Amino acid sequence: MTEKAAPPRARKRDAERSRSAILQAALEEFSEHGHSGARVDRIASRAGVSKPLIYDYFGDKDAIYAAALKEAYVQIREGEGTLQLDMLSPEEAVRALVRFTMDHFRTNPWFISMLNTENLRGGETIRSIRGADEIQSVLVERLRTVLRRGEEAGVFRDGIDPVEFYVFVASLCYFPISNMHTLRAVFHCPVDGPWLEQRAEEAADMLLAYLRA
Amino acid sequence: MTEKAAPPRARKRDAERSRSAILQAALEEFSEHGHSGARVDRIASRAGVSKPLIYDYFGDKDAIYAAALKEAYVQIREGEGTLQLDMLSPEEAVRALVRFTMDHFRTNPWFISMLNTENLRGGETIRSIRGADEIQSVLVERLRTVLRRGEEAGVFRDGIDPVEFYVFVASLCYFPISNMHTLRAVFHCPVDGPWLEQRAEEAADMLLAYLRA
Amino acid sequence: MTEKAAPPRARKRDAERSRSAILQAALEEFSEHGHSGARVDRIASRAGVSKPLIYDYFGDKDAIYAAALKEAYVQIREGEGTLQLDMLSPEEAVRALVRFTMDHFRTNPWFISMLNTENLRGGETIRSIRGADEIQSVLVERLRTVLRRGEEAGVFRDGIDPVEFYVFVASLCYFPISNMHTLRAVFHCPVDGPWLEQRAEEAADMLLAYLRA
Amino acid sequence: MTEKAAPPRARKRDAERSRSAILQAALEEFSEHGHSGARVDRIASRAGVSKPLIYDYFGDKDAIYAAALKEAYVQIREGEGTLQLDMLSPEEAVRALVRFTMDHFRTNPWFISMLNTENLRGGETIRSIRGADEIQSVLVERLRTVLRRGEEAGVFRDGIDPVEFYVFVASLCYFPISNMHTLRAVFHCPVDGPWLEQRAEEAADMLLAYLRA
DNA sequence: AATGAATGAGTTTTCATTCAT
DNA sequence: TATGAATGAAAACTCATTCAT
Repeated sequence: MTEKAAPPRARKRDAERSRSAILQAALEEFSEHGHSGARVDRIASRAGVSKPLIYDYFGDKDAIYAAALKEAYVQIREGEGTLQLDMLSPEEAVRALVRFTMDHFRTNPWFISMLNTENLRGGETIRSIRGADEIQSVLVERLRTVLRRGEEAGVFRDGIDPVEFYVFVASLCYFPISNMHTLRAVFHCPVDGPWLEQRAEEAADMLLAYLRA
Repeated sequence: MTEKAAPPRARKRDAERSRSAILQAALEEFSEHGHSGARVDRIASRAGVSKPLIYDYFGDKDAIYAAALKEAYVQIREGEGTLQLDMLSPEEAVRALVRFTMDHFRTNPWFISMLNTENLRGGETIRSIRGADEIQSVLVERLRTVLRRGEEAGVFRDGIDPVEFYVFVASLCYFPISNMHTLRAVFHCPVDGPWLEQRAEEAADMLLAYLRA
Repeated sequence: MTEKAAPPRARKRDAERSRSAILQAALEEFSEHGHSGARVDRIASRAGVSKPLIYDYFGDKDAIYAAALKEAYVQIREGEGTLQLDMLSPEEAVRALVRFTMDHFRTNPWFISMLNTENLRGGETIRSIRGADEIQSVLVERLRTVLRRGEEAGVFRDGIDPVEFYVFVASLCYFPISNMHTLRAVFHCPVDGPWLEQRAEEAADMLLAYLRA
Repeated sequence: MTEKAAPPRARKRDAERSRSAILQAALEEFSEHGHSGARVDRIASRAGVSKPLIYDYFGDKDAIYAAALKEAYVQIREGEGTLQLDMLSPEEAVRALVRFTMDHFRTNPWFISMLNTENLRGGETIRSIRGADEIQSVLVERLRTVLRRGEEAGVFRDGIDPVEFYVFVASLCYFPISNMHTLRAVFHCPVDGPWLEQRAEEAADMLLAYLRA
């Protein structure tokens, strides 16, 4: 391998590295400050690149935002791939799903912040992303299987729509994390890891009671 | 209903009127655009006053925001006063609470937007509002009574904490409204009045199943 | 004296009191903040009156400034009336004049600040004050007498112009007070009462050496 | 005199040039209008740059002011380097110093205006400039030498502090220039080049009479 | 004689975006 | 591929001044 052969690839690699550094920086910046509060300067310095490079790669602030929003979904969906429900009983699978979701939301705070930001903006951007529905949670599909298995085993009632059930799961895991600051200030909720784990167990109890035949 | 005894107020040069017009305008502006996206100019023209008047009354943009956030809580708490749960059975009372909460959130969209905005900002402002915990929902107290009545009647199990139960109620009502835009785009949820009402019924079913002894 | 009889006079007195309170407040404000730095709001609150009253009495900010500048001269000239030089020997009279001037400047800091402010503005206002030259220091006249007495007594040389000599006196007393802050910071001069008194004695020595035949 | 070795600089996109253009423009603006009266807009157009560039380089208006104040000292001190006193007799050296100081103040009007402005502000800024005492006049050191030479030659008395003597010199040169507008209006002093030169000669006479053994 | 309420016209400051290399 | 230098447009905030009573 001569020294000459490397540069083109290194160049390529650098470009890709810059691009993903920007994306990650944008994700952090937008999730910490919202759409209007985010600063292109800060994205640049977080990413360790110059501002013009960002404009070169993405176009304008809205385009960076759109890319960061999509990235938030990509990252969270990637994480979901790790959850295995097949070997668990339907009831244990539901409980595992709830635990996983709560933990996943808590350890990936960008996701919740980005969703909050986007909904605050009226969904303007997600609506304009082609194929937004393809980033639907894989969990919904797995959940569909779990529900059918439970139904077939006679432990869950039938007629439960997996999307709507997933909305329940998400609701119960999203809100206490998304609203942690106001819950702390107004209700003195001790929002932290253990408290959220406890919430997850209770939520699972509730969801299972609801599913029970 | 008697007329207020006060003399017919002039429309102009009425400090009280100006102040509350600004507050309402600020509430709308901040909830539509978030903290950084809000424009003092727009608050002024929405309120029908000049910008300097706003600065005179409130100080700076952050102070306007703080006042608007508090106002959001005040308004939502005022609305809660109308819900009567005493004459209903414990089970019906829980169902009524859920229906009311969903409807209340839906018809007072400023509240959810302001909470989202504030949580996105890390709760910086709510933390600095003295007596923030005094704006706790009156619903929690009413719920406490309902839970005790149900427990005494043997229909609810004991040991349910009213705050934590209220967090479940709020979670289930908040999320589908707060996240309506992403739910529509990603899961094709038909988020509208009827769908939300249906969600409320299902949520009530679930909560009751959880409470059942 | 009936109660009815009083009001007109009280009114009159109040108006005058208001006017002079405003003038004094303006003098303080302009001398502390300069022409552009002065705030009409602060003049109003210092004077304990409302802003419209100030505009009623004086017209606009420049007019207030002009009145304050004139007032500065009036006040300093009033103080000068107390200095008696007739009973002193010519040499003692010169020394007394220097001591008095230094002390007078130090204890009437508004005067120096107003002069500084006005000169910074290019003298725009003093030039437009009719009869500005009538507020010339009475000290110049008294000094003229002292110089003549000294000359006649053979202790001072002749041909000393009282105005130009007064400029020397003023220079030596003005500068260390006017520039006290930069002298402290740059030359570490311990500018305070005793130091200034010492400067006055040295200045008097110097001026007398210059006058000596 | 050789040409500077540097390559011909471009007129645009030269940070060093922009920075110093801003500094010079700020010096002019602040000395003509004082701290509050100065306008960042005008500094920008005087310097031929845009406003944001100024904020980029300096931070805020106060920081520009501080930089301009320091620049005023730097420029005046640079000018002082040209005065040679070593080859003159002690008496001629004192006279030369006075002539030079008067002329230097007159031909560098920014300096006096900046000092006046800063003292009007209570020295707030000079106090916060680190190492403000390092911009002490080099003249004080040269004067120290002159005084010692005079003393050794038996023509000056001993015990004269160079700083305090320099304060006399500065006083006598500063005041008639700093206060030229009020002196003209109130005392009809014909303040101009020749008059000031005459004042310098008289001041030198006085200072020498004071120094004489 | 007096003032609380209100504002037009600035002024400072910020920020997304582009230029020139 | 990359960036230091620069800016137009707009945002927050201020202040002398006037209105209406």
